[in-house]
Amino acid sequence: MAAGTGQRPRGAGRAQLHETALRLFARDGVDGTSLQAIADEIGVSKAAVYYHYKTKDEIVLDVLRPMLDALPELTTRAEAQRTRHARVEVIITGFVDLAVGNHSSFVVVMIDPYVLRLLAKQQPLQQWWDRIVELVTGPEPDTQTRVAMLMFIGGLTSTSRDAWLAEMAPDEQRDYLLECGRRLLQHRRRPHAKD
Amino acid sequence: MAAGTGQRPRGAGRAQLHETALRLFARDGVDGTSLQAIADEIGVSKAAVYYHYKTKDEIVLDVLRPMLDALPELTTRAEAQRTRHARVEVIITGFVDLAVGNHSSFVVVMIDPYVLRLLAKQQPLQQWWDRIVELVTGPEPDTQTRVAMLMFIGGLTSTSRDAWLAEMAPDEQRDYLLECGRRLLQHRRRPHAKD
DNA sequence: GTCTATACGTCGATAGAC
DNA sequence: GTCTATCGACGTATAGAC
Repeated sequence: MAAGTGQRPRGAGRAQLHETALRLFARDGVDGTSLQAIADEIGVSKAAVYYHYKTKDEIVLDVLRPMLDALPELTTRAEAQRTRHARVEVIITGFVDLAVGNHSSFVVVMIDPYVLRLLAKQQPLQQWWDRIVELVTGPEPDTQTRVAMLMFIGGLTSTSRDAWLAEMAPDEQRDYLLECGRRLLQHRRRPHAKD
Repeated sequence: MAAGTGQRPRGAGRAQLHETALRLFARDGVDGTSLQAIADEIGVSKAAVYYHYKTKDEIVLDVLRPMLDALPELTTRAEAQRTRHARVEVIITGFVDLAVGNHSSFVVVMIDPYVLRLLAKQQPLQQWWDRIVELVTGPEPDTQTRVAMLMFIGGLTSTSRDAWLAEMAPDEQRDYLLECGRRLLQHRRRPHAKD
C-alpha cells in the first residue's frame, strides 16, 4: 500500500504497466511476453513490476478485466431484447464496439492459449458462450447461424490485429465491421443466385 | 542421416512427431509447447526429438510446410480465373478446404505469434496477402470487401479451433463455411431491408 | 534411434538494501 | 517504489554411451 487511504492508488506507473503489458500480450502472446520484456519496455527492473503485482496471472487478469466484465454484460443486455432480430443487432453492435474500442484486449481474450487455459480453470466461460449461441440462433438449433456466429467473433479478432484496418478511423472501422456482421447473421435469403 | 540412400527416410517415428507437435502447437501455442512436452506426449526423451530436427524452428517450419506451400498455390490458381466472381469462388472454396482439411495447421499459421515472428523474417508473407486482397477486391480499392476478406479468413481460424464444429462431418463443415464465405464476399445488395 | 547427463540461458518469483 | 542479487525450475540445445 502506497497511500494511507486504504484505496488502491492506481498511480501513473501502474497505468503505464497496464498499457505496456496489454500491448506486448497482443503482439507476442502472453507466453511470448516475459516480465523482463515488460520491465525493459517501461525502463524499470523486473522487481519493480512485482511491486505492483504478485504473479503474472494477476497481471493478465487485471489487464483483461474490463473486457472480461464487458462480455457477460453485453450478453445480458442482448437477452433483454424482445425479438431475435433486435437481440442479434445488440450482439453485433456490442461485439464490434468492444473490438474496435479495444483491439488488444479483444484479441488476447479471444485467442491467446495462455488466457484460454487460465480462464478454463477460473470461470464458466463455456456457459457464457452457450448463452450467446442461444441468443443468436434461438431455441431451435440452427447450425448455419451458429457457424456464422463463430465466424463473426473469430473474424473480429482477426480484423482487430490487422495493421491496415487499425489506421482507419474507429467510426469507419465500425461501419464496415457492422456490415460484415449483418451479412453473416441477419441474412435474408435472396430471390435466387445468378450463377 | 539414418539410411544410406541419401533420401530423407520419413519413418514412422518422424510422422508421429509431426502429428504430435502440430496438435500441441494448435492447442497450447508454439511458445506454450516445449520440446519436453512433445517428447513426453510421444513417450520418448527430448534428445530423441533432437535426432530428427536440429532446432525448434525447424520443427515448426516442417510441420507447417504443407500449409505454407498450399497458400501461394491457391492464390495462383485463383488468379487464373477470368471473372471476379470466379476468382472469389476459388478463394472461398480453397480456404475452406484448407481449413477443414487441416484445422491445426491453419490455426497455427494464421494466428500463432511465434509463427508470425518466424515468417516475418523468412518470407514475404505480406506480398502474398496483397495478392489475395487484389484478387478479391479487384483493381479498385473496395474497403468493404477487404474488411470482409479479413473477417472471412479470421473467422475460418476461429471455426477451426471450435470443438463443437470439429465433431461435424467434414463435408458438412465445408457447406456451412462456404455459405458464410459467400455471404461475406459474394454479397449482392438486397432490394431493401424489411426493418 | 534412443537414452542419460549436462551446459547455459531465461523464466517467474523473492529477499533485502536504499 | 525501485534497485541488485539470487533462487529453483525449466527452456533450447549438445555430447557421448548404448
